[in-house]
Amino acid sequence: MAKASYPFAEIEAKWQRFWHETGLFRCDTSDTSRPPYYVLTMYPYPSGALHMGHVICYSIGDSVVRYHLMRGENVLTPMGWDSFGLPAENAAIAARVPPAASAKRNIDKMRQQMIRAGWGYDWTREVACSHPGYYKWTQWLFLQFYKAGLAFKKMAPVNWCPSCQTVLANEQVHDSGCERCGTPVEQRDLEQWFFAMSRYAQRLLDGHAKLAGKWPDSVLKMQQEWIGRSEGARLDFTLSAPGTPLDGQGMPVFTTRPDTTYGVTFMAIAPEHPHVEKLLANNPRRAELLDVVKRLRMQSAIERTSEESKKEGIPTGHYVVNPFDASKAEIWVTNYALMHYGTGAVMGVPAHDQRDFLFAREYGIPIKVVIQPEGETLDPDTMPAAYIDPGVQVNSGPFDGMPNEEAKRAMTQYAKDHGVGDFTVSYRLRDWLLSRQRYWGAPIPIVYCDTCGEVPVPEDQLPVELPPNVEFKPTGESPLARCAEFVNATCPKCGGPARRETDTMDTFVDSSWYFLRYVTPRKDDGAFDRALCDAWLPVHQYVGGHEHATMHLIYARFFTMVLHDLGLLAFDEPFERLFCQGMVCAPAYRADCHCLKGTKEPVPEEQVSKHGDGTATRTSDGAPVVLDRQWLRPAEVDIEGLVRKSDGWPVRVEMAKMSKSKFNGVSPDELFEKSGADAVHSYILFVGPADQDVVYTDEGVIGIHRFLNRFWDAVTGWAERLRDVAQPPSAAQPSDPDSRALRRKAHQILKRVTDAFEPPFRFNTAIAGIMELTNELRDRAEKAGHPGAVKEALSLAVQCLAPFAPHICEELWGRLGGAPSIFRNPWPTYDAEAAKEEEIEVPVQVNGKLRSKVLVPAGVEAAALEAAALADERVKGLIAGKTVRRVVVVPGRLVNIVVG
RNA sequence: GCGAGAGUGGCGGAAUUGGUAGACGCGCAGGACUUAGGAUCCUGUGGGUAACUCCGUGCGGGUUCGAGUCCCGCCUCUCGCACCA
Repeated sequence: MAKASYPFAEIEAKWQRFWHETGLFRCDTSDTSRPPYYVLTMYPYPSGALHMGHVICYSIGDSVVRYHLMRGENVLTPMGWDSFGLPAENAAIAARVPPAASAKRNIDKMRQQMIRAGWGYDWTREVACSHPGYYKWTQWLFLQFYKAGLAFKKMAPVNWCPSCQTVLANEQVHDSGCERCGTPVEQRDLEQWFFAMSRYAQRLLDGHAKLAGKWPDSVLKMQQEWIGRSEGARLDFTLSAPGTPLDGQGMPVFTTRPDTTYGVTFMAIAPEHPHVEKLLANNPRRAELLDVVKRLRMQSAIERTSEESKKEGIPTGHYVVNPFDASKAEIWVTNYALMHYGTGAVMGVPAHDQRDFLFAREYGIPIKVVIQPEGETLDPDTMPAAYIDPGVQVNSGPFDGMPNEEAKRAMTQYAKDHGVGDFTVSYRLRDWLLSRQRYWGAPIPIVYCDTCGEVPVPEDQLPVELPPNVEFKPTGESPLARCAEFVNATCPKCGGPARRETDTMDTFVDSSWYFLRYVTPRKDDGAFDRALCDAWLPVHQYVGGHEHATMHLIYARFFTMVLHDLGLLAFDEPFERLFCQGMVCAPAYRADCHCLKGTKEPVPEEQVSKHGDGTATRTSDGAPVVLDRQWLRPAEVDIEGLVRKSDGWPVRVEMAKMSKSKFNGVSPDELFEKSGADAVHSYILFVGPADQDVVYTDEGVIGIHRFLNRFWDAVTGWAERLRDVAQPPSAAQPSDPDSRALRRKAHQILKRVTDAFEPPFRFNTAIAGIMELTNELRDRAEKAGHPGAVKEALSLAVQCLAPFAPHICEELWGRLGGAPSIFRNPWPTYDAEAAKEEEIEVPVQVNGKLRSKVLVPAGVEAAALEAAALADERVKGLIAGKTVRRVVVVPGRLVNIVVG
C-alpha cells in the first residue's frame, strides 16, 4: 500500500484547539511560584499576509517559548500589531478605505494565519498601537518627555520625502532615499518635533557593557558607529568680519586634530550655517554667491553620493583669527561641511586632512605643513595628498619638535589654560525627529493658543483621538490640518480658541514601549504597571531582524532609559538578550534589457546604438532607449537555458530576499496546507543557523516532511507495544549493547538539544541530532533487549523535537502514554553516565597522516593507547625499519607517531 | 574609503575551538516493493586511480607532531556606515 503521510492537518487542528482551550500560553503574571520568562518577537506591521520572514522569526520565538515552558518557567508570550504607519494610509488613498478599517481587516487575517501556524501566544494580551486605548498612552508618554524637556519643537533642516510628503528621521533615510519608497530625499527647513536623543548618546553607548555577549556583536557595532563618539577639542577662533555685526565674535570649531591647528589656512562652514547670510551681507557679489549657497544646500543629500566627494565652495571675504598664532584664515562656505555635526564650522588644514587638501587644491588655497613624518620633508607644493599619519610638529610655535600624538593633548591643554578651547567629545547621533505630516499615527497632544502659546493637552483629556472622516490626499500637510473639527480646540489654560497640532508621531514611538504595555495590556489608569514591569523586564529574550539595529533597537533603549530616569521604571535596558534571525532568500530571475524610454517595450540588443556618454538610442529611428531591469516570474523563464521564454533573451539568477516585486516569495499558508505547520517550522530552523540567511527550497521542506513521517512511523510503531513499559532508572544500565547504545545516543542528543537553546541558538544541529537518534532507533530498537531503553529513547526524541515540531510531538507524547500537554511535563534530565562512550575508535597517524584506527575502551590511559597504536598491524608495517622519534598521544583523541 | 561577517562536495550546511574534514538533510546512482506517491524501504555517493595510495576546506606563505580552525600577505562576495572635521 502506498504509504500515506501522517495526518498532520487533523493533528495540528486538534492540538491547537487543545492548547487554546486549556490556556497553555495564557500567562498569569501574578503567579510567582515559577520563574518569569518573557519571550518577545518583534510585532509585525499588519500588511495582510504573513511572509517567510515572519515564519523564521516567529518559529524561533515559538521554539524558545515552548522550551522554557518545559523548563517549568512562567512564560510571557505576547503578540500585537504595529498598525500605524504610511502603507496603511497610502492604501487608504488608493483604495478609499479608511486606514482603521483596512488595519482591522489585515489584523484579523494575519491573526488567523498565526493561529494556523501554531505559534503559541497569549492572545488575551494582544495590542494594536492604532487603538485609542493604546495611543492614549503613547500620547501620555510624549507628555512625560515634554514635561521633562526631552520633547521640543525646533526649526531644523530635515529630510523630506517628496513622494510620501512627509519628513523622515535620519534613521529612515537609506542611500539618500526614502526608506519606504526610495525617492531621493530633499533637505528642507521646517519646524518639527524632536526627542532629545542626542543627550543620551553617552548613556546609549555605556549601556552596551550590559549587553555585551547577550546581543549580537554586529548590532552593538552598528549602534556604536551610529552613535559615533569621537574625542577631540573645541577651539575658539575669533571672527574678523569688519562691517558686519559678527565682527569680534567667537567661532568655535570641533576637531579631532588640535595638533594641526597651526596648519589652518581657511575655515569651512556649512551652507546652512547661521552666519552665512550675515557674512555675505556687504559682499558686492552677494546675490550671485547666495545662489551658489542655495545650490550647495540642495545638493547635500542627493548629489553627494553620485558626485563622489566633489568639493565646492565660495569665499566670503571675511576671516577668522587663529587662537594659537593670531593668523588669519578666510571663511569659505563649502558643501562638505555639515551643519549637524560639531559646530557646523571646520578648520581647514589642507596639509593634514584629505578633504581640506582637495578643497585647497581646487581653489588655490595655501597649504601649510605642521607635521613632518620621521626622516622625510613634506613639500606643500608637490605633496600628492594630505599627510595624516603620525609625525613631529613643525611650524607650530612652542610645540615644534613634539610628537603630534603628544601635541594633541598639550595643545588642547594650552587652549584650555588660555580660555580659547577645551577637551570635548562629539557624537554623530542626532535628536530623533518624531513628527510626521500624515494622518495615520498618534496625534501629538499639543494645542496652540494665541494668548498662551504652545500648551500640552492635559492628561485627563487624552486620548486626542483621530477623527474618522478626513480627506487622505498627501499635500505636505497632515490631512488633519484640513479637518476643522479636529483642528479647532479650546486652550486648556485660558479656555480661549486654539488650534491643535496636526502632526502625528513616527510609528517608532509606538514600538518604543509596546513591550511594557504587554504586561498589563488593558490597564486603563496608566501606560504600564511599574511593579509588574520591574518583575518581568528586561525582556529575557527578544527576537527580530537586523534591520532594526539603528532604529527600533536604539529608540526602545532610549525610551527605557528616559523612563528609568523619570523614576517610572527600575531598569534602564529593555531587552536583556537579543537574537537576530537571518533572511529567507530564494532565486530571483532578472532580465536586463533595453526598452524604449518611458515604456516597457523591449528593443533587441542588436538594434541598440550605445553612445559614449552612457545614453543609447534605437538604431532605426534614434528613439531614446534605456536599460531596464526587470524581475521575472519563474513561469516566464526557461530555467534550463536561463532565457526569457517570450523572447529568448538571457536571464540572470540571483539569490535575493523573498519579495513580491522579485516574484520569488512563497506563501506560508500554502506550505502549511501541503506539508503542515510542523514541517515548515522545523524546516526553517533546520536549513541553517538561524542567525544566517537561508535559501529556501521546496525540496528541503519535503525532506523535513519525510523525516516527520519516519518519526511518526517510528514512534507509533512502538507506542502500543511499549504502552505499559516503564523506563529504566538511570542507575541500572541494561546489559545488551543495543539498549546501551540507544540510551547513549538519546542522552547525547538530549544534551545537544538542551545546549542549542543557549545563545547563539543552534537549532539546525539540534534537529540533525534528533534525526540521528531516529536513525539509531531504526537500526537498533528491534535488536534491543530492554524495552525500557527503547521507550526512553522514543520519549526523549519526542520531547527533544517538541519545541520544533510541537503538534506531532504532542500527539506522539499522548500515544506513548504521556499526559498532555507535553509542554507541561518537565524537560527530561540528562544522564551523563548513560551518555558516556564505552569504546572509541582512535585515529592513528604516522607523520601527521592518517594511517589506521584502533578500537579502545573509552577513558583508556595514554600508555595503553600508545601500546595499542604501536601494536596495530598497519602501523607496524609503516614504521618498520624507521626510528620512532616521538609519539604524540592525546587520550581519547588520537595518536601520532613521528618517524624519521 | 571605513567597519563587520563570510568563502568547506552537485546544493544547504557539520566539525567537541589545534586532533578521523564533509554529521544531518537535499540531490544523484543502483536495488527492492508497488495500490504511481512531492511514495516507501535498503545500498552507495568529495575528486583522481585497476589498485597501493595520492589530492582535497578561496589563493600564497608561516607556526606545529598535527591547521578548515592560529599568524602574515592577497583575492572574492555579502551587509552596515559613508565628506562626522
